Amino acid sequence: MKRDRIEEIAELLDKRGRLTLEQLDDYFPHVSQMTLRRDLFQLEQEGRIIRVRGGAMSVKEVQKVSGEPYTKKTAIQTDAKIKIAQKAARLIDENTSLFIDGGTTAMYLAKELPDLNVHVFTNGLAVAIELAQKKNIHLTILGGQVLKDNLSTASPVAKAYFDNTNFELAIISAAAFTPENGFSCASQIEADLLKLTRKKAKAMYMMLDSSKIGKIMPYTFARLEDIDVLITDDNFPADLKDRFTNRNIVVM
Amino acid sequence: MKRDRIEEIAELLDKRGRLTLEQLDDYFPHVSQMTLRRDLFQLEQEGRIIRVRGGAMSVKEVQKVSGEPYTKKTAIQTDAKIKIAQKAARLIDENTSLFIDGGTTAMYLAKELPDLNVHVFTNGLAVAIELAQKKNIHLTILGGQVLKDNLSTASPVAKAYFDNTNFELAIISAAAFTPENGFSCASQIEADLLKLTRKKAKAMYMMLDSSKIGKIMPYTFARLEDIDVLITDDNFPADLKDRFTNRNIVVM
DNA sequence: CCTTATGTGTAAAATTCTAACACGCTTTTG
DNA sequence: CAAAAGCGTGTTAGAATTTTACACATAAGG
Repeated sequence: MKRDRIEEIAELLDKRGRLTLEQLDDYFPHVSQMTLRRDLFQLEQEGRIIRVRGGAMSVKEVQKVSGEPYTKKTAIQTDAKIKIAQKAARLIDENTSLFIDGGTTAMYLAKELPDLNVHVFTNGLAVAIELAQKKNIHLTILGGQVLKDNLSTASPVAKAYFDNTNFELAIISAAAFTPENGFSCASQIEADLLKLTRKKAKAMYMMLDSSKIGKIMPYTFARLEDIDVLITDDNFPADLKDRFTNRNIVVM
Repeated sequence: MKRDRIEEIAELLDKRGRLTLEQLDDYFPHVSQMTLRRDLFQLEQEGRIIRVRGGAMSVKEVQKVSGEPYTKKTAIQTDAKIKIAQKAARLIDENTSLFIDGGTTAMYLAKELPDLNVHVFTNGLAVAIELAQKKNIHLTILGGQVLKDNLSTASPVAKAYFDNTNFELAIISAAAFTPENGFSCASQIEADLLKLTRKKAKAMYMMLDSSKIGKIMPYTFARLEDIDVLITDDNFPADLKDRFTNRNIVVM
């Protein structure tokens, strides 16, 4: 009973990296904060988490020097991204083949993805590390120069990989979106890759948290009508939503 | 002034692991707690420490607490591998281009490698993650299917990358070695990659801890005489050492 | 049936953290 | 050169979190 809850908390923390007590309380509404505190204390004793003011963070998360500095990660729009990732994860069926990009949202998707028998292609180091933990997932990473700021790879040669591979679905995210300029990102080479992805994939799902709306980055890689499903958060403007649904694009 | 103090705090924390604000105040009696708080906040932003109630702890300390992703493999011969990695790291000059493989020893090499202006190619996810932390290192990862057991990539297409790239030096490790069967590893595709590497590189350094000696794995990728430098530990048999030095191979 | 141990909840007390403003000093600007 | 702006710092009150202490319920054991 108690142990179950503690383990569940530990799992949750491993997934999320860091949670506040309030967030924990939302997950476990039937016990008091004090109990959760005691659980956290125990987990700290076991060396599995670190209690920080306001809540706790997973030791594993810290040990993974990787990903990004957890500070950044926890900073912006984390909750929205996790929710989007959860929605996206539910859309993935067994025995499919899909592409996932290398962004932050994609990393959350990788965390949320159940350990199904699917084949995943990605250009994200952080995504790859997450997925490599899951036994049933076949994983292929695209090679190329590693961009330090977002731990994704980019290479003109990536095309060579795509020649021999097929995937039904591409789930990607964009750094910016406006109806006029479409989906854009910061790097030319990444934009090229994503364009290519668009061609190869039968369907394209876009993960876009609402903070990206109205921003413009240098390189557009897809227009509004190029995508099949838009996965976003609750703050997505209703008028914009119509512009997608009018073109038979599912917004969720 | 401010920066100096912050760096001093960071060092102190790396040494002590964890300090309370009061302890910090003892070290820096001439500034107020508020200033120290602000310093800690800054260090947290930089991802170097974690603020906990009462004070802060060093990220490095947390990372030490227990093993990395693959504790099991890392467990065996760790010390020897680290020493070998340290030796290898000292052999790397600035402004060179080199290949590092994806093995466990290579991961330690990645950790030990100073942050020089070098260009590194690797097929190891773990190696890539380590190196991505270092600002001055240009990093390229080879794509391909990710082998879950050792987090390295392998792909027939990797060749395509090599066509456009050059490196002077390859530093690799082997899973097994006998004088008769040479250096071998467990995967065909990895062996192919390493053979290719041998051709591209002007020089080849082999990291081999002595526990690998006498073992044979399915796929040989290099013979005794194919390497230029052998980096090993103190338990390396003297008679075997002669067989290398007789062929002008440096053993260290 | 009583005793003990364990898990939990509640609320007050203690501690720590944050926010806000003020001050002195340096740098920039007109 | 003086005014303005920026930076680093100190002080304080107030906010938030954590700890402590005690109460209660339940289950196990004698």
